[in-house]
Amino acid sequence: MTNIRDIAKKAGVSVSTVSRVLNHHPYVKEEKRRLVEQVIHELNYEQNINAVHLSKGKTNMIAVVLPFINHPYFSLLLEGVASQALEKQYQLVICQTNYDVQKEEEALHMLKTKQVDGVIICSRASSWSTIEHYQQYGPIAVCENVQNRSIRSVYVDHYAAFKQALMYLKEKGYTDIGYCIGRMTGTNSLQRQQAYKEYVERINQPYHPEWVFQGCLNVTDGEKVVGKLVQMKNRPQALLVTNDQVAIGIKAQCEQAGMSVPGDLAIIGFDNHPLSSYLQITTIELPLKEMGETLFTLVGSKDPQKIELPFRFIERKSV
Amino acid sequence: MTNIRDIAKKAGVSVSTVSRVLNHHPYVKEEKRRLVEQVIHELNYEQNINAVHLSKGKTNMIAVVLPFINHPYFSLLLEGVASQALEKQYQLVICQTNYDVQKEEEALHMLKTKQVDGVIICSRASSWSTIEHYQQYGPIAVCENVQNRSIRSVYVDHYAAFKQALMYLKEKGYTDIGYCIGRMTGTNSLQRQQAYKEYVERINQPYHPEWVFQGCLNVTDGEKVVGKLVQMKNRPQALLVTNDQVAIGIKAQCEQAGMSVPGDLAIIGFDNHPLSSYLQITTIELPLKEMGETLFTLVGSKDPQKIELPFRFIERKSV
DNA sequence: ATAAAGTATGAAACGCGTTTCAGCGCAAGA
DNA sequence: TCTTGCGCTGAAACGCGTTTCATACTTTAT
Repeated sequence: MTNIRDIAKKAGVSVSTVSRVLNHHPYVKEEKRRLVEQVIHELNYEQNINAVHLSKGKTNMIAVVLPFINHPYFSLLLEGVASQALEKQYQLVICQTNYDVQKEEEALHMLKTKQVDGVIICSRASSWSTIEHYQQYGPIAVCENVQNRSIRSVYVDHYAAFKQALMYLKEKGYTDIGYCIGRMTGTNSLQRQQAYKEYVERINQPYHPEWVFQGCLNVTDGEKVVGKLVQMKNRPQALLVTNDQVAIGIKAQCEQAGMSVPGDLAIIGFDNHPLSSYLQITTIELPLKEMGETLFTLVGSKDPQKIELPFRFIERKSV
Repeated sequence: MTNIRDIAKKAGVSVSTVSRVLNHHPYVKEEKRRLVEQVIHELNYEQNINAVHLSKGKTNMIAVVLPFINHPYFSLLLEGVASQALEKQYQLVICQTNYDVQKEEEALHMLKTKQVDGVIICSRASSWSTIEHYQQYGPIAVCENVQNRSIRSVYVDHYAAFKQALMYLKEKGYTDIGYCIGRMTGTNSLQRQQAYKEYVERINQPYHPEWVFQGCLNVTDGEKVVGKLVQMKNRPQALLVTNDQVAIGIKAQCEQAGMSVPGDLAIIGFDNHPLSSYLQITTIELPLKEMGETLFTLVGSKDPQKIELPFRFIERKSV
């Protein structure tokens, strides 16, 4: 492999000059610049990017940690991040964690070893203290409300969104409402849970733990929900559903089971996935792509800002 | 930042010994090993991975180039790649190209600059000669039938799959068949096209160019297809559809337009996305996850193997 | 007891680009 | 005419871990 010193020698200049040409520094005579460029071309030279990274102490790479790749929520988020990365000439290293704390830590660790300049966490299992600890090695941005913590973040007010959906259902005459959620931990889930609990209290209803369906992430999880529903004597009349995938699963399975939506079960999804529009599912749109873009911007910003983005209620025909 | 020399000094050994400890080489006395490990711990030392990369001449990173991230086909493929990468301790750098030849070349370029040890191309726009040229810098694997070219590849016989679907439709009594496709170039698309042309010839039908719908990738593209269909005087009775997303879009839009599936239009999708099962769409399953896994294995293998994986016809109720 | 083989360890070279610092030449301002 | 100061260059140091080679000390085999 030919290196910068070979170029310097052949062009009869110093390595500094070659480096300047490579980095488009001023203060190189046009004549020498041309000469160096020609030699570079002749020898088919290319910088060893690892040496550049070592030298500069940065890599123009950002790690993106997410639990799963093959999920519309995360892939749209990722697409948002990627679009900004592309524009700003950054590379993305993806770290699928399956919510494994150790995997997440490995990703954060890349900051310490200088493999990446920053980390974007789309959804996390690890503790705040872990994340705060790693911040000394580089910027970290998350996708949830961090409250008063000094961590870069973009988020949607899931509490307000859930509340609005619950009020909407109530106005439509539904009182027996349940909900589906991905996992019980996680800031966003807890916010939703909080809104739900307050709702139940407010209408003086007993809390039905069996109306809360955990582990709902994909279409297939929607099926399971309907499976449980049909076995219940006392069913909810409406469900707030984790995301549109699960909502679609529920709707499709209801049809199979001879239940009508919204007649026998009203549902409200989240995300506003294109499919929800086709299947006429009422949903709450989250600006996922924009969130991804903002995440990237944040991780590149100097101070740890917090940005809230708005959700949007979209009325269709599943309620 | 503390480096390996600081450790060596404080532990009273040479850098070589520290390096040996770091890399779990044999030939380090247990006593010194412990000592070094302790100093490493005390000084909170961590290798600068960029120096390691420079030194070793490899990075344990693989670039994955794909046109879009936010598409089930590619995200499942990517998930397959990621699962293997995780297992083999490799990192993935994703490069979204939007089928821009220049973006693809930038990704390949990372091989030359030693940023990655290999490149996986999920779908390409650039020419074979470009790819073959970059092979001198490292292994490249693609996801299509490369015929007699010496390039690592995993693929499904799209010609056979299309042919089988066409025969199935014919047996079911459909003769007026059209198809949807993502783009007209690309090996897989060309194979499908080939199968279709042969079919049309075989049944002595005229070729209806308006029955071929290009640019179909997402649910929304399915809508457009139905939009065009309803305007036609002479419509096809059945469509082979790029993938299940488009098929779902078509099915949903047909319902809106008062057309029944399969009554007014039979459809066969591809991929076997979980949703197609719920919506009872007949489809041809492609082993996407396995393809992703195989891609990863291939890019790590010594010689440029070619592996064909089987598709699977799944009969449901859209025909 | 002695050669052969294995275990341990350090010095130095290597991978390679960036950046700082010193210095020279020439032009503009005093 | 003398001083600044900008334009341009190169030597050398720097970022940092890995690996080769030489060396010295132990064991094991003969």
